[in-house]
Amino acid sequence: MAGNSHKILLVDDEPDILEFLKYSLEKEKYSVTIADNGADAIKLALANIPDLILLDVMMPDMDGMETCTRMRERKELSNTIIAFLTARGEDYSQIAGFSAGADDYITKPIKPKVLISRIKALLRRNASPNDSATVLQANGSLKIDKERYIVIKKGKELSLPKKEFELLTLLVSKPGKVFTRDVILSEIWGHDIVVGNRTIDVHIRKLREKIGDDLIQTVKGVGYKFIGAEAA
Amino acid sequence: MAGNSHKILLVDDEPDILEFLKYSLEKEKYSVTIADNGADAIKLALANIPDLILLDVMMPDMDGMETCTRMRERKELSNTIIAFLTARGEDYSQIAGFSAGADDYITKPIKPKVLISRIKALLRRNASPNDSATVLQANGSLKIDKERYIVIKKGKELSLPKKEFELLTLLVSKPGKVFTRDVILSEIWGHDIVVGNRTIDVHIRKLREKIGDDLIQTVKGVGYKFIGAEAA
DNA sequence: CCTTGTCGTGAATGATGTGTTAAGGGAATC
DNA sequence: GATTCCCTTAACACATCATTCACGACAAGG
Repeated sequence: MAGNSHKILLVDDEPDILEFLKYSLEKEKYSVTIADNGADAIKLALANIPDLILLDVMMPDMDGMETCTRMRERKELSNTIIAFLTARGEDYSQIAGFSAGADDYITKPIKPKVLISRIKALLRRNASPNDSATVLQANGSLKIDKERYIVIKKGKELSLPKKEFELLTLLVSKPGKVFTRDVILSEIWGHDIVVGNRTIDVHIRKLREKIGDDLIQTVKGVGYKFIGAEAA
Repeated sequence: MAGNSHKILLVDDEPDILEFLKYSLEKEKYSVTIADNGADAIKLALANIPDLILLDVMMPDMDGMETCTRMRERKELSNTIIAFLTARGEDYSQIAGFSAGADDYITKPIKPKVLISRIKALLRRNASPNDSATVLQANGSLKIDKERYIVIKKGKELSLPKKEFELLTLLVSKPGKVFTRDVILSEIWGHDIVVGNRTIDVHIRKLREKIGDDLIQTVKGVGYKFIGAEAA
């Protein structure tokens, strides 16, 4: 991503604020989408995954808190930063906000300069883990290219289905580390979505079929781990 | 998972829900205590500190909110997770709930699967600081890597079965200290699960087979202890 | 010495978790 | 709207780990 073409979704029920912030952000070359209620915000967010969502807490119908919670339930938005906007004095909601999965908390009245600097910080913070790992190198024989969404094994390019790719990426992200089934479930399926307990096995099996049996090791009663080229 | 016998305190004034949830949780090997009112809940919580408290919001006399607040005033319960149970639609209480010090918020009707997955997520979140010592160093000749779930003896990597690994980890966690059989049982098997009295011996034996006889010492009539490289 | 209690040992049994296959539902794609 | 492909579930086989059991060794005390 070059510089500032980050996508920001702005959610507030007051048209004035909406317009004011939109103007401020666009002046900084951000790509801004707006919504004036939670439901629309979720739809828009899913339709075009933003990098950052600015969410007003006080809104009719679905408030910011709930909107945030629902967004966090969607795996697609797991890498998206969510920041709350709220009036000073609503301190209590701050705790709730973080608990609902927010990354930051910005109090009104909002000064454009502060907002911008805050946003830059937020985006920078999340930029590194996301981008740096565009290519995950496993052990020479295996590479994962997140950007192109393919796995390269001994020069051959494999294109894995989504779940398998995510599962492999998770395991490779920390070679040797054992990922318990619970962790795998909540990392890949999200903390509320529940699938049967044989599902992971099946994906593991498909992965082993494709990348070789010896790369993924079972630790019975615990979970799975990815094995690099370890001294046996 | 036997190491998973987390203690959960369940508080609700409706016997049906209480029983239903208790059943669901115990099926997952959690150690469940119940209370049907806030006052009892606090007493029980202090008597036997739980890892997680599930607290119904709507209760006669002392409601969930107040119970939570009072619990949070006790230092002993500062590490305990508190989650509210409430009917959907009581949105306002959600904010108040977090404000009272709750860690999560689960809406009725409760689906067991969702509840379990939520609980696991909550407990895991708090589990990390505990496991912070990813690598246990024993005495130079023995290392335990909890994350990778392996034991390294003189450079060789051994992968032990779960129970053996847990047992060794326990002993090594405090070299020289004698762990009585009772302590070992409740640490590894949980307070409720009961196994025969020869079981520990067998695991100890397997451990000695794998890591060497001299590292684990028997203290007859008392228990076992791990011996570092002590000058004999 | 004999008794008593504790631990070590090896083999047998039981329980649990995982591998595997196939089939159905659903979403995405054309 | 039809056809893929992917995700998930279910059922069963299988392996490994956990546990029990019976017995022998050993030490301490009577």
